[in-house]
Amino acid sequence: MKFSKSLIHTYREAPADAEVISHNLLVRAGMIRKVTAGIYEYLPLGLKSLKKVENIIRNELNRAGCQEVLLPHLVPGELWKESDRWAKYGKELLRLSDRHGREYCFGPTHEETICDLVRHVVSSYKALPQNLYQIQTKFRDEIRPRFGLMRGREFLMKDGYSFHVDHEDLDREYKNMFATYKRIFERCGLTARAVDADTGAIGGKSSHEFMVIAQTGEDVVVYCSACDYAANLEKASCRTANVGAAQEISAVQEVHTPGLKTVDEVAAFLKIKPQQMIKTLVYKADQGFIVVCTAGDREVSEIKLQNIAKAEALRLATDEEVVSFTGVPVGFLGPVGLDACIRKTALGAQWWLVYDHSVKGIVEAATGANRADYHVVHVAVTRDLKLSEDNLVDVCNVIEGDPCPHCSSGQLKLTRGIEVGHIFKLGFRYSKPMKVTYLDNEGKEQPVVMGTYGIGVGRTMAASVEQNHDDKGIIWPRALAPFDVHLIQLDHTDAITQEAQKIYDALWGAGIEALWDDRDERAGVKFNDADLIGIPVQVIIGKRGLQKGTLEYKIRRTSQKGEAPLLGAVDIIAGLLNAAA
RNA sequence: CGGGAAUUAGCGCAGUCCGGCUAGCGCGUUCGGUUCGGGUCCGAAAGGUCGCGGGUUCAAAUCCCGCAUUCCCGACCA
Repeated sequence: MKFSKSLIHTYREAPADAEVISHNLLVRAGMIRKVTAGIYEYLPLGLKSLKKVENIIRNELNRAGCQEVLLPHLVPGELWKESDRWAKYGKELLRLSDRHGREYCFGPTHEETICDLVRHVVSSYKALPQNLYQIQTKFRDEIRPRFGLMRGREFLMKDGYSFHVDHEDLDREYKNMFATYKRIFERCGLTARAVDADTGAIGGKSSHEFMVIAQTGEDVVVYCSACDYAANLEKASCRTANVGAAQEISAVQEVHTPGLKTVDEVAAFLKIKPQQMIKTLVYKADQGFIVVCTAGDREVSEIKLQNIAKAEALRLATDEEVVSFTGVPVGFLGPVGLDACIRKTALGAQWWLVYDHSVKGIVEAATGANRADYHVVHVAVTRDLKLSEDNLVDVCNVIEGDPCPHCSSGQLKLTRGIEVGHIFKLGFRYSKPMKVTYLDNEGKEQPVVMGTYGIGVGRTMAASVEQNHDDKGIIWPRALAPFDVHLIQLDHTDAITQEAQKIYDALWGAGIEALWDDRDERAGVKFNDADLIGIPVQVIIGKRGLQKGTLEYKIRRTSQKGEAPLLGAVDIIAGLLNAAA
């Protein structure tokens, strides 16, 4: 492609709304353009990179035995009603109706559609297993689209679904996909880490997310300093504290703490550490109130609590609810004697109490006295609280430095990551309600066991930019680069144009995709555009080199420069490309 | 869902408080010249429903009301 004929327009200034580097650079390099919130156009340069990601995915999946299909964007509402997601999915689901008033949604994911396909086509165990995928534009009406391609509303996704006769076969395929995903991200030039993940609203059993480690990531990744344990913060656990050593503790005693409500205020007043406090929170779940006690330095994970409570909806109780439920104002609640307070005020209310594991490690605690403006000290956890197997749970987010749950020496570290892929064992979540069944070898009808596997294609491209850039622009890994070589022609004599044309033809002839900057621009403009766009190897042809019969090259990533004779230059460039990949 | 801010040329912004006549600047674009190995310099030009609707006024980008869109922050840890 000749630059002068191409639809490439670069910008010197950052777009006003770009908060992350990938958004900034992809727009400035003329690869994408925002049309409206969370919706982007891919320009020729951007589409080339997007297609490269797509083709790596396609190639690896096909090799792993998957088959590509293409499902419709619009899904009839009835299918979503069969799985009950029509009611559950909420406002993220874009719903629309046609001229007859029939309801549809723009598919944000396609479990229902694929189930409908498979149940019509597959009827025997002999036709299983199947692993079907598609690469298609999705729409999710995010509350807050942001970060360019990282959290768009319209986005390109690879979504795959597998169907099996039993869980063993699903396990086998899950491992197959796990390995395939690792290869895909490796081939994209990304450092991705597989982490244990919460299965969330889609339902199902085990699940791994593939995270690209990047400061701008929206997810928190927990990993061990010593072993290969890694998990999403929502899922991460730590080795639980040992019960504190027994020691003499004086009797529980009330302390006047007027107006001191927060852990930090009370801890400072009592001259103790926050982790020696017991924090008491009241949640309102669909089934009733849940009182959660944790060490003062911990944060409750609402996701963990929701899973423990098996609650559909969960929120912190309001101040008013807390008072009418316990009779104690917010800020002065504690586990000691709480039961009696509640019995006085809320006869018949459904409620239960859980302790986070972190409470177990406190020997002598301070906490609310269940009386306005008072706290209690000298609470001996083993003496004054009724901890048991049933009420001790893992309900807090881990914090930096917690002991690893898998090995004895490691400490947990926290970092941020971009979720580029996600694999899930779904089990019967969709196959049962949607009646996706097969006849087994005894002629008995059985539900299929399902798995689901996703990759954010555009997000993978953005993640690559997050991981590969410098202050001049993007540094594409060769696998994702829109072109392999950026041929920069500096002078415009006939002789040089002819040489450039020769090199250009020879590159393409050797299977090397070249962008030829033939514009009548100053050298600086071209160099800067080349660095911004980030093609891995720049080849410079100008009168300076031509006199010597050479051209120059620059490796974008290392800025390493060199010269090569015009004759045989293509071989040298091919070698550079392979080395720079 | 709550709070804040913004909306003026393709992009980035000034002008709005304190209303005033041809609405500016930088980048980009077009034309002419100059220069030519890291975003040359000079000159000329094109390009605007000042987000939309209503109101106040002799006069509105500017003041008032409504709406839309966009961006940011927050969503309660007792």
